[in-house]
Order: sequence, then structure tokens, then C-alpha cells
Amino acid sequence: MTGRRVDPGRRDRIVEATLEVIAAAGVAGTSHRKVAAAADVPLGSMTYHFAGMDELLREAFTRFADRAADSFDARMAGARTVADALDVVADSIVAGAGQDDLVLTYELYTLAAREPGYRAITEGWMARTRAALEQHLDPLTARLLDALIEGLSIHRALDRDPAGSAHIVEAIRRITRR
Amino acid sequence: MTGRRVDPGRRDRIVEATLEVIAAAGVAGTSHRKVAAAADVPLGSMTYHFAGMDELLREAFTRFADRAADSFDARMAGARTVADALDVVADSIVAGAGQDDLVLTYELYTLAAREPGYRAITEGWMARTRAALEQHLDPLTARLLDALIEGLSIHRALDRDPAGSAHIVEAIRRITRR
Amino acid sequence: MTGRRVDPGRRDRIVEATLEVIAAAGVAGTSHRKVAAAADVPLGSMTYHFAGMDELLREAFTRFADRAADSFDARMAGARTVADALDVVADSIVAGAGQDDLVLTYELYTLAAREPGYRAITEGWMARTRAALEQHLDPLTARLLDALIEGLSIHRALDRDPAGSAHIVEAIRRITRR
Amino acid sequence: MTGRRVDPGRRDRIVEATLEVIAAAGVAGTSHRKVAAAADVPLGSMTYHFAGMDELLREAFTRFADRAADSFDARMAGARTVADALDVVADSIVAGAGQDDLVLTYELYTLAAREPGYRAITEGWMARTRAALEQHLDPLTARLLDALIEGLSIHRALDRDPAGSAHIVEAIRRITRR
DNA sequence: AATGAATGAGACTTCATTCAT
DNA sequence: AATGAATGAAGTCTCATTCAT
Repeated sequence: MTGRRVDPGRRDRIVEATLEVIAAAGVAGTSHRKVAAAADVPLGSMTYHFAGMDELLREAFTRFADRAADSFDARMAGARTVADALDVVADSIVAGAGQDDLVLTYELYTLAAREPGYRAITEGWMARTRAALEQHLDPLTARLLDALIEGLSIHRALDRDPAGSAHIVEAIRRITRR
Repeated sequence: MTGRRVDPGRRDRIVEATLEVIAAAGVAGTSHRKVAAAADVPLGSMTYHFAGMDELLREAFTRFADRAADSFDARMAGARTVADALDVVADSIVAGAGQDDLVLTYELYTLAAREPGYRAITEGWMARTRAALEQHLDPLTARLLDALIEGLSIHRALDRDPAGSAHIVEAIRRITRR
Repeated sequence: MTGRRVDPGRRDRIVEATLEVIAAAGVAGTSHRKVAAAADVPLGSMTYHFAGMDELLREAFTRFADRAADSFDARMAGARTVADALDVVADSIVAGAGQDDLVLTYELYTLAAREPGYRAITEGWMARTRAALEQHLDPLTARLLDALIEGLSIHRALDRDPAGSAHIVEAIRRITRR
Repeated sequence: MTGRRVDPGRRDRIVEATLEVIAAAGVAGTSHRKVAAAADVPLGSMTYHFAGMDELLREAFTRFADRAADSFDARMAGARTVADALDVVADSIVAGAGQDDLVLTYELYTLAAREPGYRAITEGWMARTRAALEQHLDPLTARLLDALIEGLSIHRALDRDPAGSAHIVEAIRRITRR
């Protein structure tokens, strides 16, 4: 009589929809209603599956960070030499994250800056990135390169005339030089 | 007969209060009501002085960015030699921004990442930072150092065990080396 | 363009409507929606005028208790002799409170039994009743008679075959006898 | 394979848990969910065992009233003389009901005042109390004493400075005197 | 010029109940 | 027989904005 009753993967779909909504409207503009609509799920479903907005955000950002780290891991794993690895790094900055990933990243940073509860997510992500870099670089260099990637990415995204790829290569060259 | 009628600087006070509220509650949690309360101003005053939330945010973040750039300018202006300047840079990363400034910075980045309208603020800020650095460094190095500062600052704020000041000095040394 | 904007006495009307709703549906069944409908007021008006359901209930019950005490005061003030006064008391028990007042009284007692915050209302009411009785009786007798009134009223309301008026007169006679 | 499947006494446990929840949160705050949690029973169990909230409340209050009457019966049965019996009565007022029993009593009265369906429970309870008193007193006196007990109990619970035990003894003396 | 009062929209959440299993 | 999953209705409350003064 009523619509679907059995819907495995619904929780999953809600988490994915949450990321979509955050990318489009920001955490500020994310509401149970919008997420429910995006996931094609009744509003009541939201608080049935998730204790509250907080649990929802936490889960969504955890998935986002995990996925980003997985992707970076995979690309780094494909590198044979140090030069290969640095090329991968340069590419990932030049290509930049998609607009959505960019927004999601800063939304997460913003949350983490204000609420220590979200810090675990950023910390885990950064640790994985560094670990991936350490497969090819000494720990200090890995750490510094990681920070540089972060800064270059931001400036590419938010600067008027961002650094070109030649500059990015040069930056990587300098920071990895002993 | 009635309470204060003449209140110059009210607009100002509202802008300052807005920054306080954003720092405490995030853009997501900022409302006319909260700002009005923080500024000790009647609620009706808010939409009288500002067309809407958007104008309020834009003005607040503009002031924030200007102030941050002023401060960096001043510190850089005090440097006599390149070494002095790099010391100032290292110090500013190690000292880090206050918690409030940190939150405000990422809130702004987040807004700018999603809405191009706010991009002008970040662009202007970054341009000023770079100009300050160019008083002591060649343009390319200034640009790369600027990005590095950004990345190191974020990692200091959001990483589990952030880089120590020795590492920061080393990072600056590498990036400024031709 | 929109409906009435100026509506003095709106707060008042809401308080009265609250009492109506409680009488009809109980505290358990009282909601902002129902009260708003009963007072012919927009839903948003409710939390504009009252901080929350609690403030609303508190104000409503305070008015109810005050009104009941006023009424008892007035009736007792009309009594010239002790016999007159006792007649008034007997009448007030026999006539009983209206169904609505009865329900409201127990709803208030129930609230006061669980939440000390409402105790002030019942205490004030009882104090006034006793003071009215003390205009004609010694303090101890006033106090005991007050309790007796309470008990007889309850039993009249909730008992299968309640005491008739002759019994009530007899009860008053006994309790007021030294 | 699955958890406990056979659980006799589950209905019972639910009824007891209902009383606990009502005492803590009032009828207004009682929900299937809270009762299920208090009884450590799955939510679906609630509507399986009870047709609805109403059946649940009715059963819970019936048990409560029966138990209270049993207890009063037992104490009165132990009295040998009229004086003994009156002592028992005085004690029961002075000791007062526990906080929980008090709340439950008024919650029940409140329900009964509004919905005649619950009147049977209060009527039965009062009839039993009166019968217990009639083992030692003439019917009229039993009835009046019963009402007095009720009133004194309420005032003890809800009055600022309630009557001391000497006053209670005096009240009983007066009402039982021909 | 300035504001207190007001409101409709929409936020999150809780709930009784239904249903497939 | 029993229950976990699900949902639509309704709950309280916050909000940006409008309007009469």
C-alpha cells in the first residue's frame, strides 16, 4: 500500500546525498529536509538513521576524507621512482580537486577549526597523506611537501591569478631538495 | 525621552559583533538575532543598516581580511633584511593565528570556495600578502612562500602532531633557496 | 496587505486560550498549535510572546490560581458571621467547581507534584485561601478546614456516590468544633 | 540463535516500567519509546502487547491503585482498636506517600477528572479505602475521614509550611468525634 | 531615522503506529 | 509470536524579514 519498505543501502545513500548537499549549499545551508530530498527518502528517515545533524556530518566527512585518501594512496602506489611520485603530486595540484571536493575540504577544515570533535577526521586524513608520501620521501620532506601541497591547492583555488604548473614544479623541486 | 537615538558607530559595532558571532558559532550558526544581541542593538536595526545577511557577511569578512593584511604589512615593514623578514614569517606561523582568527579564515575560504562573490576578498588579501613579501623577495619566491605559509598554518592548526618550529624554519629555508 | 498587525491584548488572549486547551486536552495534550488555533493567532506568535511551553503553562496556571483565589476571597468577604462563612464554604463544595476548573486544578497539582517550580503557584493559592478563612476562624481551624475542603472536593469529583450536602455540612461542623 | 524469544512476565515488566516513566516524566512525557527503553524491551513489543497508549495507561494505573489499596488494607487490618486504626491513618498521612506515588496519584486524578473512562479506577480505590476504614468506624465517619486524609495529604505535599503531625492528630480527632 | 511587534517558513526532533519478515 | 525498520504527522523552536509607528 505504502511505498518501498525495504531499502538496503539507504543509510549509504543518505551519506552520499549529504555530501552533495554540503557541496552545493555548504554546511550552513545543509538541512535534514534538503538531504532527505536529495536522497529521495522521507524526512522521518533522517533522524531514524542518524541521531542528529552532527552524526550525519561526521559520517559524511569521514567518508569524504577516506575516499580522498584512498585515491591519493592509489595514485602514489603507482609511482615507481621518486621522480614519478613528484609528478603525481604536481599533477594532483595542477588538476586540482573538483569544485565539489574543494568546497567539501574547506567545509571540513572549518568545522575542525571550531569543533575539536572533527579534528580526528582531518588528523587521520593528513596522517594517511603523509604516509603515502613517505613511501618515496624521508619523513621531514614528506611533511613539508604535504604542507606545501595544501597551500598551493588553496592558492590555486582562491587566488586571482594562480601559480602556473611550471611554478608548481619549481616549488616541489625546492621543497624536496635537501 | 526615548533611549539613545544618536548612535554613530553602530554600523561598526554590528560588523565587529558579526565577526565575534561567526568565530563562536560559524557562518552556519550566525543569525541576525545573535549578532544584534552581541552588538547590543535592536533586532530591527539589523535589516535597517544592512540589506541582508549577505551584505553583513561580506562587510565583516572584508574588514577581517583588511585587518589581517594590515597586521602582516606592519610586521613585514619592520624587517630590515631578508633574514629579518623570514624570521617574521616563521614567527607568524609558529605563533599561529588566534583560535578566532583561524576559524574566521576558514569560514571565509569556505564561502569563497562556493561563492565567487567572496573570491574578491580572498584575492585581495592574498595579493597584499604577496606584495608585502615582495618587498624582500623576488616575485616567484614570494608567491611560493606565501603558499607554503598557508599550508604550514593549516597543518599546524589541524594536524595531530604539527611540525615544530625547527621544521618550519627548514621549510622556509628550502622554499626561498634558488 | 497582511492581516492585523496591531493586536493589544494578544498575550492575554493566548493565556486564556491556554487554559481552555488544558481543560479540554490536559497538559499532556496541550501544544502550541492547539493554543494558537484557540486564540486565533499565528503559530509563530506563540514563541514570540512566550519563551517556551513552560513559560506559557506557568503564566496560565498563575492566572487560574489568582482568579480562583480572588473569587473565594470575594465570597468570603461577603460573610458577616462565622455561620455565614461556613455556609459559603459548604456551598462552594456542594456547587463544586465547574468541570473545567476541576481539571485545571488537578493538572496544576500534578505539575506541582513533579516540578518544584510550579509549587510557588499552589503555595500562594493555599496561603490566600487560608487567609480568607482566617478572617472568620482561628488559624488552626482555618488550616484544617482548608484541607477538608480540598479532600471533600476531590471526592465529590472522583467518587462513585459522593457525599451529599448534609454530610458536607456535618463534616464542616465537626472540623470547626473545638 | 536469536536473543531471548521466550519471555514470560514481559507484559508485567512493561506495566511496571510504565509506572516508572509516568512518575519521572508525567503522562504528558510518557511515550512508547521511553517505556520500551525502561522495560528493556523492543519498541515493536509495545504495540504488540498493548493495543495503544490508552490501554497501557489504564493497566498501569489500575495496578498502581490496586497496590495502594492493598497496602492500606494490610495496615488497617493490623489495627486492633479504633485508636490503633486512627494512629495508622495519622502515620500514613505524616509519612506521606513517596514522591513517585504522589505524582502517580495526581496523574491519575487528572486523567480521571477529564476522562470518565479512568473514573472506575479512582472509584474502586476510594471504595476500598472507605471499606477499610469502615472496619473500625461508622460509614459516615469513614467517609469524612477518607476525604480529610485526601485533603491533608495534598496540603502536606503542596503547601509551603504544611501542617505538623500534632495538627494532623487534632484534625483526625475532630472529624471522628460525633 | 529607527524599531518593537509580528509572522510564515522552515529548522530539528519525537512519536505512535504500521509492515515485512 | 515477535520485532526491527520505517514513516507521516506533529511537536517545539529559530529565523529573516516586513510593517506600523
